[in-house]
Amino acid sequence: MACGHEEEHALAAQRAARNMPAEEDVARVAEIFKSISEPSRLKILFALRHGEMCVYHIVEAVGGTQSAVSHQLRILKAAGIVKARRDGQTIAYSLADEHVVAVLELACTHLHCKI
Amino acid sequence: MACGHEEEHALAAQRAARNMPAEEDVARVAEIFKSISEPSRLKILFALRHGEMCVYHIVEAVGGTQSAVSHQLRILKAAGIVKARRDGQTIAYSLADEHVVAVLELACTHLHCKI
DNA sequence: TCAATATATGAATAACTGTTCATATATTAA
DNA sequence: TTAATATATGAACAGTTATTCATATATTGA
Repeated sequence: MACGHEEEHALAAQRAARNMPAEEDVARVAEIFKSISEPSRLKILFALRHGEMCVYHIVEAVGGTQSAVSHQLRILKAAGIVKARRDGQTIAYSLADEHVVAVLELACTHLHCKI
Repeated sequence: MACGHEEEHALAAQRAARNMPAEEDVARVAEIFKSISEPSRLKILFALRHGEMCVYHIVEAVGGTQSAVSHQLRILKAAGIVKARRDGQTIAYSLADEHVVAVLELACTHLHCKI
């Protein structure tokens, strides 16, 4: 049970338990990351870095079927990662805010890969 | 097919397609986010913000069984999110680098929630 | 109103994933 | 070496999810 570092580790564990976010907040953060953790959805985000696009053009940029892309866009929109704007017959999608790009770039920095 | 914004959107789509990262790189980034997109694993990360801890204390801080926590630690370690260091009979886990906390905080900024 | 275009969506299936249970490995103390 | 403690792991099951297919909704132009 004890690990020999009672003094340091036990204190950290107590602080951690005391400061653990509520289940609900953890779930919200998890949803954010889950929404950007699928290759098909990540590609959509990489594409939207280059500007607002309608679904047809997103499909052109990332590949796959219109239906699959539409399903993924719904998930990204529900998570607040992208926003949609009707523009006549089409719907233009774009990244919700600058944090999205920042998170992507931070992950790539972590990986030591340039995207 | 055309969406009325051929000029702007088509250009963005072309740039997006041309600059789309390789499948392999997309998969690596996806793995990073997937590893931190599960509530049980997120709790471990929130806990480790307070310092290095052995498995027993992580279990104490986040709840659940030792087996489940161990499985999750393996996933986090494989993704390069946490690192492990044997210390006698126990194994001390800690966050891999400062980027981990930065990504978490950025996500929370996005959510307008303080953790 | 009708036809055409753009996007969304429900259902079904296949693949994936988290947890549990039982057990294995590794380290330390006796 | 043996017992005790700490951690890891394989298998199985349950729950989740991405994609496909077919179809529905919404907008525009004639």
